[in-house]
Amino acid sequence: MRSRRHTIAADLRQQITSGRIRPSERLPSEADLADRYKVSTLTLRHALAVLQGEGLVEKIHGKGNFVRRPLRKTMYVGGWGILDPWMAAEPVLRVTVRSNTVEAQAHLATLLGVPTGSPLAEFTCLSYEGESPHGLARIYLPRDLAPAGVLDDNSASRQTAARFAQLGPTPAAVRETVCARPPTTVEASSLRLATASVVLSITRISTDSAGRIVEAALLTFPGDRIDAVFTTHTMTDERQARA
Amino acid sequence: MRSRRHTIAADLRQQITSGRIRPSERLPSEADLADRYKVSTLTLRHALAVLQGEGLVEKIHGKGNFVRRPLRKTMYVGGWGILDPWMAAEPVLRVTVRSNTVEAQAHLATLLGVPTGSPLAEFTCLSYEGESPHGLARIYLPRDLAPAGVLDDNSASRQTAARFAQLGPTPAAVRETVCARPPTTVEASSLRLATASVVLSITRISTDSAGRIVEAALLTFPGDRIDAVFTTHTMTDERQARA
DNA sequence: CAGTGGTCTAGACCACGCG
DNA sequence: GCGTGGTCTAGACCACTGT
Repeated sequence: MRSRRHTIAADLRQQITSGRIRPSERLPSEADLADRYKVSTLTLRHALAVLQGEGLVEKIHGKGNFVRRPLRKTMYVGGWGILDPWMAAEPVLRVTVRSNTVEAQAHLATLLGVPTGSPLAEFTCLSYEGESPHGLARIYLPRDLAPAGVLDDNSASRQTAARFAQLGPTPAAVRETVCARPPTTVEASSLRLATASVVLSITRISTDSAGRIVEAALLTFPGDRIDAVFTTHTMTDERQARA
Repeated sequence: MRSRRHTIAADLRQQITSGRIRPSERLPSEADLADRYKVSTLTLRHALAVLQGEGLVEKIHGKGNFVRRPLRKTMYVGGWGILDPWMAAEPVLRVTVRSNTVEAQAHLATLLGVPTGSPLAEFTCLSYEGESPHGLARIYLPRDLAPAGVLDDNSASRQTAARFAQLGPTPAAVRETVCARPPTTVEASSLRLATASVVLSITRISTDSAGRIVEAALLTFPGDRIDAVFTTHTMTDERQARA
């Protein structure tokens, strides 16, 4: 016999996948569900944690548990940083951008190759697909390279940020480091993920033709919502085919 | 004030990273620790769960909590498929290769662009770092493209396979799709991972100058053991890997 | 304010590993 | 059998979200 959390999770999962409870719909409160299944609230919370780990349920503190939209894997295209939901046919991504100035701590200073304490322009971008958080980007530029307009929340920079594209000068080279890991607590709460879930993390370093680092971007996506694609052409004379 | 689980986790983390508790050493029992920190066992377990998520602690039912060996992150360099442990200074990877012929099922047939049922040469490579499995590769080639020598277990092909490099003809283009997810049951047992852990999965498709697909490789690595790096030079619209 | 999820307690009982 | 971690309970109190 499986544990109660799993039998409860299985029952709820069935109700979700069969469409008895619809996407973005709220589940009954944890107290109600615990009562219905005749378990303690803690056990019920564990059952929900299972579904959360599967990406079926999203918890929002103070509001409730919600059924996530069925998966729509989007594509991150390497070297461009363009987030491309279904070939951009549907501009469903809404983005919030917060900008401010921070001092470079050890990690960021190393990434950007600047002295610790240097002033950096920081852009925190959170994209939503409908109501669900879809991606988190933290973009850092040396303060003096940040274009003036970008520091205001004008629509142009929002458009740019919406694609998590370069904010600084056009770079000559981009180096992307990809890793798979659980989310940090900040990422988990921003993206409404369980701490035991999986994220795809991309650290993108852009350099100009002189080799100076002009931008560092820390991109985080729920693992079940993204594929990252990188294309390499070993012949130099060939034009890249994107499709 | 942070939650107790986090303050406890921070304290234990400090003891581990400072070396006060050494790798592979057992922590005091959860009951003892709960007693020492004056919290309930559940809270203490939550604290350990934090460290578990960070890869610092490993739980073994009936035995205890153990400090994990510090990570040795290796590098996967995109576009070449070279697995590069510490710049190849230390050839610590041991590899087993199994080759046979299979018929293309739906998924593989789509990947390789061949009819379902086509004969494929399959290479299953499992690399070890010491005793620990380090990576799993399943490489598929159209049967007629597999070089004769590769089908035997000679040392040359083993060297090649050890780096999970191309086995077929040198390709003109490589397309790598990266995703983060929990391991399949096969992967979990091959790599000795928990089913709740994280793997980085790379699907590598190589095409020749005529656009024909000459190889498909399914690469899987434990998420906490690998970083994948991709470099793009925008001037030539081309991606290249630099050492 | 009421309703929701988040953390925590003190204790019970179960399942695993090993002598 | 004994010590370990794993699951569960019933209830308390805190923190966030809306009215």
